[in-house]
Amino acid sequence: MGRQPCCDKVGLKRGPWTIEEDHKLMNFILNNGIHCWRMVPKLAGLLRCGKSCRLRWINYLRPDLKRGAFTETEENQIIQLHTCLGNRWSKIASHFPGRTDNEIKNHWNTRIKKRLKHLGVDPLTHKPIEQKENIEENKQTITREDSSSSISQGQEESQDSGLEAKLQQDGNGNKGFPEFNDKLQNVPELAGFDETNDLLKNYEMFCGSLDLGTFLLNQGTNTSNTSTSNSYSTSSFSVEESNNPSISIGESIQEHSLQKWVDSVDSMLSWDGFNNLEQDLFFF
DNA sequence: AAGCAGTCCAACCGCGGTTCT
DNA sequence: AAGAACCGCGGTTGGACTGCT
Repeated sequence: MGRQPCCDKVGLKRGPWTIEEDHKLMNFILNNGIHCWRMVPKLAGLLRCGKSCRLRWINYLRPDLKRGAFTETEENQIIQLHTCLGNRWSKIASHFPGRTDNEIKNHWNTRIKKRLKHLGVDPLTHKPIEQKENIEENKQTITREDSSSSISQGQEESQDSGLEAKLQQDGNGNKGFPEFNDKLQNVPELAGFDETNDLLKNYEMFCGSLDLGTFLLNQGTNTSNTSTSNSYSTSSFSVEESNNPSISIGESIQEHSLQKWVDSVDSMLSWDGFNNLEQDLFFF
């Protein structure tokens, strides 16, 4: 009854992958494609569980991965997408060919979050922190006053809803962010940077009367116009393929030019470990 | 030079939905 | 139909690295 277990965890290796392990996994997937992650480590001769192999392939070995630092444009797009998608990293990553959800998640947690906080923006709600705090303070003040005065419950609700409306109004149309704008100008290491302006623009857009659907459509259009994504769209590996393990990647490679991919691999600077391997060893 | 704190990121863990027997 | 594994996702962790004191 039921399926076979994915792996017996006894005797399985954990921790960082060695170049040899990477080599084995890559060779196997390039030659056979991905049909069942459970079988991959066994057939590839690896002492890893299928889950670990999948993660390694998706986050590091996949040939269509885009390496290097995030560009300003990408960073801004992440912020924009996070505004409407929240922490759904895989959804966000699907908008960035060659980027993994893990990579974007890490970048968000280590860089973008800090930048937003520095700018006085709550990374969770994408609302100005100070104003949010002020509203909370106002609410508390009202509550305190309520307890000592004879304001009816209905009045209280109307006041609360008024505050929320104010918050909403402040959130919409960035005109309600004077402190936020001032803060932007007063951050020494950020003032004058284009990225600051971009961030501000983003928040103006999202806090303003932005038609999200139109925006995302435009983003898609813009993205497809960039040289980067063009290179990916013409690559032998499409995003759809890489995100869909049910499609045989090996077949995809065989159908397209393997040499094309090899060429693209050469340009991946971070593959330092592999660069030390002989080419013929790599693709024996 | 040593110790410490902060940063970054690869890898692991656990959960929920899906698929299979 | 039920139970168990598979798969993908998001959260978290651990260790390498860097900069400061």
